Amino acid sequence: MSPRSEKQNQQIKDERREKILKAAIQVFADKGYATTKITDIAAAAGMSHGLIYHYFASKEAVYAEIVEDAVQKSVQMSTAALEQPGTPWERIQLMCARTLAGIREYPEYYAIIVQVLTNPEIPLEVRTFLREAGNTTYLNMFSLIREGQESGQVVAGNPFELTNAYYDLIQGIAIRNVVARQQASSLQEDASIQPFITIDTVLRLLKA
Amino acid sequence: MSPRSEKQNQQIKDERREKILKAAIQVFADKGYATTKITDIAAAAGMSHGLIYHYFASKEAVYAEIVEDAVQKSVQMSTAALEQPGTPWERIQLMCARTLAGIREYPEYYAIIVQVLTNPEIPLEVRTFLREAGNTTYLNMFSLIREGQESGQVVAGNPFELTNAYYDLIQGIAIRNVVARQQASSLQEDASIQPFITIDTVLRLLKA
DNA sequence: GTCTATACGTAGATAGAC
DNA sequence: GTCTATCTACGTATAGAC
Repeated sequence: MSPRSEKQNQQIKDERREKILKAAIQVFADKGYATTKITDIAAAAGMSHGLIYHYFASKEAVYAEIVEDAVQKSVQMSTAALEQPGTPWERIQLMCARTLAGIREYPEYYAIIVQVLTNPEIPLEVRTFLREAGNTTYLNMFSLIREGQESGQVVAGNPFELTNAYYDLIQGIAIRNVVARQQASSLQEDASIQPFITIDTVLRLLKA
Repeated sequence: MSPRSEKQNQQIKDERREKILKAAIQVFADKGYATTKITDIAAAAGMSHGLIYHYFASKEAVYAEIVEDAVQKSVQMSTAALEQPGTPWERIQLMCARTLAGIREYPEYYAIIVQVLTNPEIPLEVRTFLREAGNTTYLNMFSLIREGQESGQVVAGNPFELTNAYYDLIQGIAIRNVVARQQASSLQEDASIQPFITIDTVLRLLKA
């Protein structure tokens, strides 16, 4: 075992993990957690099911890592928008725009996040992890809304209720997108036909 | 077998079916479809698991019947609101009020409907059934929104987008309510603390 | 009508060959 | 590192006793 082969092995290992994760995202998004079999992931990744256990301790471990990645992306985006210059309303617009873009660009991630939130079948550790992480994003938006109310750009009212309503709508949009995608894939149709909700429509909830 | 005992048997049979369904609603709403075992339902209903199969052909059959009941309730409400007298806006308010009330009063039903919509794990027959039925409700709201636009009470814009946004928000509210309920039950807390979204907030999406 | 015991299939995870 | 064969557990559904 020279240092070199050691290094190469590590590289192979990393590549394999990536390959497994990438395949798993698609399969989990399509079929859900409980219905997805390890053999499904193995088939999508082009390897035997035994090999998965060489890289991950369990099916749950694979899923947990995917959720962590998705959450990380989302938190980063939210925090970045908060620290941007501009009026509260401009930053609200920015955050909304990025979120809607994210829903369109990474529908698999959102499909999985929706599953975790709505599905009692997901392991409890994964669910609580997501909820706590989601809290950061929630509070970021809450701050912006309060600022916006002080500057008169956001409608008056209970800021918690407004934040809830905003995220409820976002979540609903994400779900519709996921469902439309599922139907399109099962019917071989085009998912982009139905009108996507625009930023203006979403922000009518908040606008003064 | 006299006619009388025949009739009594039928009554017992109906009662048992009801008891199973009632227990199953709770368990399915709490644990999801795949995670719920027949023995869980049997335990909740206070009978042996073998007996379930005396009244239902399969686990899926139990679930399907629950979904049918939930859908029926929802369609009835929606259609009734459509046929009410009054301006389009008044009828929109009515439908919105009833929907929000339904979410609060029958959270288990909504929990299950959300599961069916978002969860690829649910049997395909059940999912397509719900989608088709949901279409009726969707079109009812769509009609009202178009009418409201003509009379100038509803904001201008693509009526499909507005209808989508409305239902996206409703669905998001239902999910938040369900999740809050789950958390409350697992933490022994009170689910009613967080502010419930009001009709006015929802209808700001549509108001001219 | 109701229960208990059991058959059957399946899926997660491991062991051992190459 | 990778695969195939296998162990083990569990859950649906059925059969048969009461």
